[in-house]
Amino acid sequence: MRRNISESTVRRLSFYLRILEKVEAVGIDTLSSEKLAQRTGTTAAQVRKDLSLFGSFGKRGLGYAIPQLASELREILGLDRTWRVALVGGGRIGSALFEYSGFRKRGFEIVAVLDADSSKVGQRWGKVVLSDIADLEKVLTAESVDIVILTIPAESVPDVLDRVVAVGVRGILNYAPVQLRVPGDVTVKDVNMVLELEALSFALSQTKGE
Amino acid sequence: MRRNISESTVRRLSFYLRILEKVEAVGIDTLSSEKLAQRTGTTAAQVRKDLSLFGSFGKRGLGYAIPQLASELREILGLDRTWRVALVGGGRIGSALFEYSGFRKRGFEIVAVLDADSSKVGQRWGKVVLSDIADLEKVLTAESVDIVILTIPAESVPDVLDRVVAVGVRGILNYAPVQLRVPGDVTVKDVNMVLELEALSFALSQTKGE
DNA sequence: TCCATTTTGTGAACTAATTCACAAGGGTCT
DNA sequence: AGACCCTTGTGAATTAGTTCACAAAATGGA
Repeated sequence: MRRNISESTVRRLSFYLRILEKVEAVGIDTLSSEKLAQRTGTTAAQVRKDLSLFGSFGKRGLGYAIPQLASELREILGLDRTWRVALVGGGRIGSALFEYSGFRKRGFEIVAVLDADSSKVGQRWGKVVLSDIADLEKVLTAESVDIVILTIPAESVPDVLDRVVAVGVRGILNYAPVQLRVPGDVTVKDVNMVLELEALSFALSQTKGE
Repeated sequence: MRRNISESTVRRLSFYLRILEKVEAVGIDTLSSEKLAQRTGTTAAQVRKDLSLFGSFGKRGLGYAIPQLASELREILGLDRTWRVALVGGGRIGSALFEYSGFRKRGFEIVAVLDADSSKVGQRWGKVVLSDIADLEKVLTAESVDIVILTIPAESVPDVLDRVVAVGVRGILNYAPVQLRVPGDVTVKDVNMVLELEALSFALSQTKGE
């Protein structure tokens, strides 16, 4: 049933869930596709289409029961569990991500931080002690890591990536500005902080010219 | 000529430019769409289609002249100039972004940092002195800011956003997890650090179940 | 010069994603 | 119960994006 779900659909499901949780807190218990669409910047038809890919969660004439739909979405998105995350790279980006509370709130728990700089190894970050990247295999296995966030320099990526994949990690969030080559059963999401600014730059240049 | 350029196309143009600059450094002076496609994870036809939206930059039988194409792409993307950027919000994310060198390399110069916390106002970050967010209009105008990066808490967004737009800024990079409502001539790009992890979570949950 | 080879630029074909539009179900009021 | 709203779920139509496929350059070698 769940084939060919587009990235855009998944992104919107996340938005829906976020709004549902916000609205639930206010005490409303039902929401129409129209309302949900308004709050997430899409159309009612799109909301219904997205949800219909996974089942029939609404009541005609009424809308969607908020707690139920939220729970369905959490299950669909795999957010009904805790994901064990390792941060590989303890530099500026790494430490900002570590301190960012939004991950934990959604069930992504950073259980290990690794760095190549031996002067950093042994530092305590909250509950986590920084490990040497040389011990990557040991740490990822011992901590049962599901997802790795790569915030290392581009030149270290190929070696580290191979080792991460070899140890069985199948989800990678990549902050390094390189094209990652991985086996088919490994999922990579790239985050590129400059890319969005470049898209802005493009948009601003376009409108200015006309 | 430049109507209806999709977001995917713009993203790929950025990739192309990145590869061209990397390859240029090595001393190669020409590149085929096939090679460019391999290095950016797309197809040769896609590369040619993307470029053809803006003109004919290649030579049949030969490929694309690297410095020329790079220069064209910089112009298309608006990267043939410096963009003056203000960081609104000097918390963890804000300071990580400030210290990230990738922005400056691409011509995005952070010329102001604003924060609501009066104990932070007056701090020196490199060449920049933190301003009070109360002086937002004054600072953005004085510094001729083109683009604002919002790294403030969700609840402060509506007020700050209105003021940013009112002062004439037309490009906004938003790190706050809220849907921004802006006039049509203002471009907003949302960056959501949790979203990508959620997409990973979805992908991992899917494959695991089958 | 002519032939073989390479690679672009681009209509046409195809595939994916979004929007339309409406029957069917569910609720409420009288 | 019947009339009247609402709102879902979903095929069909539309729009957007990608891939195919090939004529039209451009080069190099005989």
